[in-house]
Amino acid sequence: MKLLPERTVERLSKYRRVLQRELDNGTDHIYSHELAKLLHITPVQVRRDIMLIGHTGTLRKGYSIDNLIKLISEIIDCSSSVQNVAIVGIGKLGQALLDYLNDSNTKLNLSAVFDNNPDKIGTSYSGTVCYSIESLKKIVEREGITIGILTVPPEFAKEVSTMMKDAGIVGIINYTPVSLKLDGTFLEEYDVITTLEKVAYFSKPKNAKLL
Amino acid sequence: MKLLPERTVERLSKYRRVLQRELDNGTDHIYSHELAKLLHITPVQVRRDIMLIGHTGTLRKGYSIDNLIKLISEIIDCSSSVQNVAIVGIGKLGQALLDYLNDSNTKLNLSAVFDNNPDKIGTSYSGTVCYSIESLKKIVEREGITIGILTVPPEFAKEVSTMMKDAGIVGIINYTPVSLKLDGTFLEEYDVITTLEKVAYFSKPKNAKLL
DNA sequence: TAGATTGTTAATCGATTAACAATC
DNA sequence: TAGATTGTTAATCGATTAACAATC
Repeated sequence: MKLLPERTVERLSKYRRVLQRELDNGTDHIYSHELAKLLHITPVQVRRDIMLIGHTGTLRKGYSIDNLIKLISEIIDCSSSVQNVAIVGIGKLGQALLDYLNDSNTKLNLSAVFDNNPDKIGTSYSGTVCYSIESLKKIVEREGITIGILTVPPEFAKEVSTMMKDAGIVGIINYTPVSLKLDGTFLEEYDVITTLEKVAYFSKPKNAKLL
Repeated sequence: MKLLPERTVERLSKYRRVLQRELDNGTDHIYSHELAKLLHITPVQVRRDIMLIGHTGTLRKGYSIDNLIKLISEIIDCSSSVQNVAIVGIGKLGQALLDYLNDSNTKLNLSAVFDNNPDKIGTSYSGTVCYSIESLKKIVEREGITIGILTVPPEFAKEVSTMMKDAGIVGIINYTPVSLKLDGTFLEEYDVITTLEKVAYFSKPKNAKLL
């Protein structure tokens, strides 16, 4: 299949989550406007996304929830080969994200957490054992980890991200405020303070971009 | 000034942070390509952003760091009237974000945190006292809080976000996986699992959108 | 002057939305 | 049939990038 637009992939993730909830409620089909309403987007956008992944619905019943979930899962996490995730830096943010992962029904598998604090190494966080950052390469290779969540203090961000890449990780989410650049790696950056300051700007009455 | 593009505002926040660091190092002027390099973006983008906020540099020395920081601060957080922030739901994520705020040099002021757990109410988190969610409206009005960070469990997201709006909060960052819709409020949603699943998709070899 | 830089418009790219044909 | 729905192309919107004039 052709590469999907980034925004479409993001919505697919959300479609799957709410569809799973509907399925659990016993619903088996859904119309584009119903799915749209659950996510506060437009029905056209839903239909276009579904078109892009090659699924088709019926005029009478809409989309088959079960089929749609299966297809999205095939696209996002490729049921055949499970993708393993590591959290690197298990401070407060790392632990918070860990809980998010455990509470979600994502198909991605959290395999390991890493830290350089001796008190943390060897202990278990919500069922996942913490390794030393020195053993990153060894564990990443052994567990087949491909995705890393970077939540170390900013001063270590650059060094540790390079280690992650060298260990074979191909996708990194960088939660530190340090801007990174890693060739050959899909890098997603999220900046907490920048998000807050953006909201501050658009919340000011004179910038009323109210939604 | 005309309303700035969202992405420009985000970059302004990052410009300010790295410029402050340069200023602390004793640098007083900076060229667009230097600033660009610090954030791994292009010099054109830097110049265009700076043009949009009406600052001008000189051909010989580039931009005055001090002036640029002052101007960005004026735009983002309006030095005249400080904006107050509240964190609503002080679980692990709320506490992690609180630390990010305290470690940053943002001009935004964290005034209060809220939770409904009796054990938490009245205790202090990194120097900020926790109030009951029932007293949200009272405290928001008293402290002049305009921005709220929503980090409650998903089942409370909708109800609490409505309370925040009714209390007078005009900008909300929603970290719960529940999609919200609030008229008359600037709402920014961040979905941890969606971000991870997006990275999973683009990290797969066949989707090599490697950057 | 030559080279490096800023400032700005026009072109391009990516994503959303409008419009509408086809179908049950 | 009439009304509701899906599927899809074209138009629009927002953001980035290319191109280049002006300046020191």
